[in-house]
Amino acid sequence: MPELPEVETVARGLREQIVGRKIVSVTLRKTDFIDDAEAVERNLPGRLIAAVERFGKFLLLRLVTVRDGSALTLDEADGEPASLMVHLGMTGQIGPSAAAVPWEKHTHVGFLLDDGRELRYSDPRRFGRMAYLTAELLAKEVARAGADPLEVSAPEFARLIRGRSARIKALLLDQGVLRGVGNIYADESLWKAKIHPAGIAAKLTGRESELLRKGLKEILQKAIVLRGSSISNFVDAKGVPGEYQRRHKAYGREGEACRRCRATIRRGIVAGRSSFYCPTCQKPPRGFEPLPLPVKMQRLGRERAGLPKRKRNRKRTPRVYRNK
DNA sequence: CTCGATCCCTGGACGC
DNA sequence: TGCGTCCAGGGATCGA
Repeated sequence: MPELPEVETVARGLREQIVGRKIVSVTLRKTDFIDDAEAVERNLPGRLIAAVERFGKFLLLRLVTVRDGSALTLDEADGEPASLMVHLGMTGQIGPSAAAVPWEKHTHVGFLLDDGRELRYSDPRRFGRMAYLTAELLAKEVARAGADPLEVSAPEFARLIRGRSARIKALLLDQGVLRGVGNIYADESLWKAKIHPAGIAAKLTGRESELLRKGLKEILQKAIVLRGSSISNFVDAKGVPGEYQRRHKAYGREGEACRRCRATIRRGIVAGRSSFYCPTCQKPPRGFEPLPLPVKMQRLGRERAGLPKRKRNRKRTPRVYRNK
């Protein structure tokens, strides 16, 4: 699922592939995830993609109007500076293809470029979002966005947390608090800082808050280097998956051993989301119960009381590390 | 302010 | 092999 590192990866790929290209025409299929599909259809043709930026989980294709063969800069643009905003949601993918290649099943938008390629947006689940944003609309989006987790200072981060009675993970996921963090990197940063996701934000010590801020930043930076995590169907603008999922310490590791202490990673629901944590490293708050470990994961449950010991009548099979 | 529930949506995993 | 059911989750929205 695309979070900050994945969106950054896509932005970098798009930047080198489509900046400087002009949009010739727009083709739409399903449009229920587009704020104002007519505005996209009407305003994009003829405009040049001057830059590709990332803002939180948003991709911003900055558009300028071309006159007399020379592109104007953003500030000088004829008419209002504008952007195409793309949010990949859970399953969105965007990248250029040869225009002659048939559309895939879930491709919903195509922007024909002036070099014969077509920039396509596909999204099976359509949890994504697309919008043509004038300067004014963009300003509104920016205004309600939280701090940049890569840039936020220690005092600023502490201020975001201070006095909040919500669970820390809910705050990390709140795009109005921090922009760009999703379920994976929330869990990973909390594991690194040894803070339980269900912990109350206001109860974090200054030291914990700072560990969390630094851990989050470091994890995001490393994930960007590895071009993000491909856990569902994430691929970059060239269709290449990321590598950071190999580095996950908590997310998706229910039933596996904690990389620090070998305790079994557990899963519970926090802020309505599956949350993975180490019950030893990340002390759960009073009353917090993890989901029962799925039966198939209860391997070697030797320390569980009251259960008969495993029969040992089968040949030992070599231990296999699954890499999922 | 914070919570949980509900909705959106489809593919993949799982159980039988 | 096939079919039905459940679940994944970012974000909006609504009621408690």
